[in-house]
Amino acid sequence: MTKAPRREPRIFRDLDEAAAAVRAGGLRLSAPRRAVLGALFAAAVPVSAEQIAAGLGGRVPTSEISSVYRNLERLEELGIVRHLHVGHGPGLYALETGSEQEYLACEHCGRVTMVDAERLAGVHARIRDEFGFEADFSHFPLVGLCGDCAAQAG
Amino acid sequence: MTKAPRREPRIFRDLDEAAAAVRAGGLRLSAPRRAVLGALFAAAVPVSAEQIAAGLGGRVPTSEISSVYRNLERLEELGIVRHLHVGHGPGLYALETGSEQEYLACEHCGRVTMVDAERLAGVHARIRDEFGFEADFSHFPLVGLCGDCAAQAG
DNA sequence: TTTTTTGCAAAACCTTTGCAGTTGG
DNA sequence: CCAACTGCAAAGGTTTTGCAAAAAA
Repeated sequence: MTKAPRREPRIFRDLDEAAAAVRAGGLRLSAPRRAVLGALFAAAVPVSAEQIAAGLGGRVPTSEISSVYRNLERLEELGIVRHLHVGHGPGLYALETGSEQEYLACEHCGRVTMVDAERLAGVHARIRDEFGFEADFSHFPLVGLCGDCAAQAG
Repeated sequence: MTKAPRREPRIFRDLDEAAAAVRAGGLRLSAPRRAVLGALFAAAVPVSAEQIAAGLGGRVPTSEISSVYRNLERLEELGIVRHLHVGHGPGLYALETGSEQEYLACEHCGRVTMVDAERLAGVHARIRDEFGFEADFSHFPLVGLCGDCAAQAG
């Protein structure tokens, strides 16, 4: 179901380190490619291709949306980038982090919470024991109501 | 986040009972509407609007895709139909069942398993306790690897 | 120079919408 | 008869693709 080969996740402190990895991976470091990386380093949360193309609202250089998609795809193959899908919205992209991350998405307020996979170990075990199923909330998040919204809703 | 008002789920044994409910709900029972209901009664698993429009591959009358979407929307407002979203694919529609149902979707083989919400009570409790989060796998399923695929993958 | 990458335009995919004509009750 | 509904065509939002021109190494 994954279409492109994907390397081990790699984490980088800054754009220069990532840039070196891009070259080491056999890719060229074009200006649009650098812009996408720059946007991802600048973003505090996962962002859409459109937000990246728009330069994150002026904070980084803009780029062509189709180049953004192509670059995100290549960077993901290199293990530098990952993406997830929240609800009906566009895919959201972020730099790979060292540790395994999963997500909880509130379908009421829209908030997406990143959680260390370790902290979900108990949940995973329970699902495995009861259904023989290996849950994975890293690409399609666990959906529901966050505490605040659940309290409001009753 | 839900856009249309939605009534209590209602379950019907056959097309005639559902048809009566459609009328009781103030909707007219047009031929396309009946065709959509017929397709849903004929389907063993959740199906896409396109499959319904195509007459489920010849088993039921075909209909116009835009009418299918409009009808599914109305039937969902009446509590007769529900839908879920699996991976990147189109929305999948099914008749409402009496009991609360949630879904597990295998991202390797694509199989979608329907599970009584009751059977997920322990999982829900664990998620609630650890994250204060009310999980809901009825609209966006719990994604991961089913037992078979997990075994293969190692 | 060679191969990758870009920019732009077009298309693909799923879903929604506008509208004039048809139909159910 | 009249509001609800249909069929068709067009558009909307996200993502992919084709291709000739540009740029990286």
